[in-house]
Amino acid sequence: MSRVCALLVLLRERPSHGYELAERLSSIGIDARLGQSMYRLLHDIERQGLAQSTWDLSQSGGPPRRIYTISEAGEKFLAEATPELVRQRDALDAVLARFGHRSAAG
Amino acid sequence: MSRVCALLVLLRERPSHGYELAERLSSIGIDARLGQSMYRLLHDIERQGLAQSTWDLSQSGGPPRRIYTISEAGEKFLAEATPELVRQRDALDAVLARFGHRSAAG
DNA sequence: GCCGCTAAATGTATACTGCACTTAGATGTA
DNA sequence: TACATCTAAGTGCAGTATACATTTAGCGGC
Repeated sequence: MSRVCALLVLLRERPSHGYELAERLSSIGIDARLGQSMYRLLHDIERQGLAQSTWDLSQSGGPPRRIYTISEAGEKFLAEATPELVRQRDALDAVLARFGHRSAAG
Repeated sequence: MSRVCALLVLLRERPSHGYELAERLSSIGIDARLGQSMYRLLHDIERQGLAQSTWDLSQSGGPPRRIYTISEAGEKFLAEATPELVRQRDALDAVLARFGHRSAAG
């Protein structure tokens, strides 16, 4: 679920295609291995109506790209999922804190 | 993996049994639904040598409890898993920050 | 005997993930 | 022409994780 949200957050910033999303994700520190599962995840996201895709045949060089754009439902999903993400982050913080690891909140 | 770590962190504080671990987890905000998967997870942890268990037949009232104690290997596992947990926490933070959500670090 | 609480365990179905592999357009080069 | 390389998307499969429901069982109270 947090991976779906990660993708939606990026799509919320701007429409993007799978290959680029993989790069953007790894640049913000999210496991690059997600790359391989990316396309399947994007298909799921579209099937659930959280985003729409169109083929971009216009760019020069390389094969066509499938550009994903977040939908209203995607925005809504993201907003509703936020408390759960916060909970997950706080749970990780709690575990790390109990193990004596200083959190970012110091 | 983070769930295994959550359990190990609690066991590191003191030996505990499944039912109690479920309560302790939900008290620090970790999904109570973990409760149902708890026993299987604890079996896995023991099978991997990260903890040992003994039956506690002494307590008055109620059925016997299986008390888990963290092992050396468990401590080591936890120490080695910490960077990954930190990475996961930071990834969640990054996603939340991009969605405009203030992190605990403010 | 029956109910409710504690405690552990199992059964089953589905979702997630990782890893490897395949397809295919565009470009460069020997 | 043949071949290699980069970009981009997609598929197959095996293993793991997760959720949800159900089962077994000791003990105490009514």
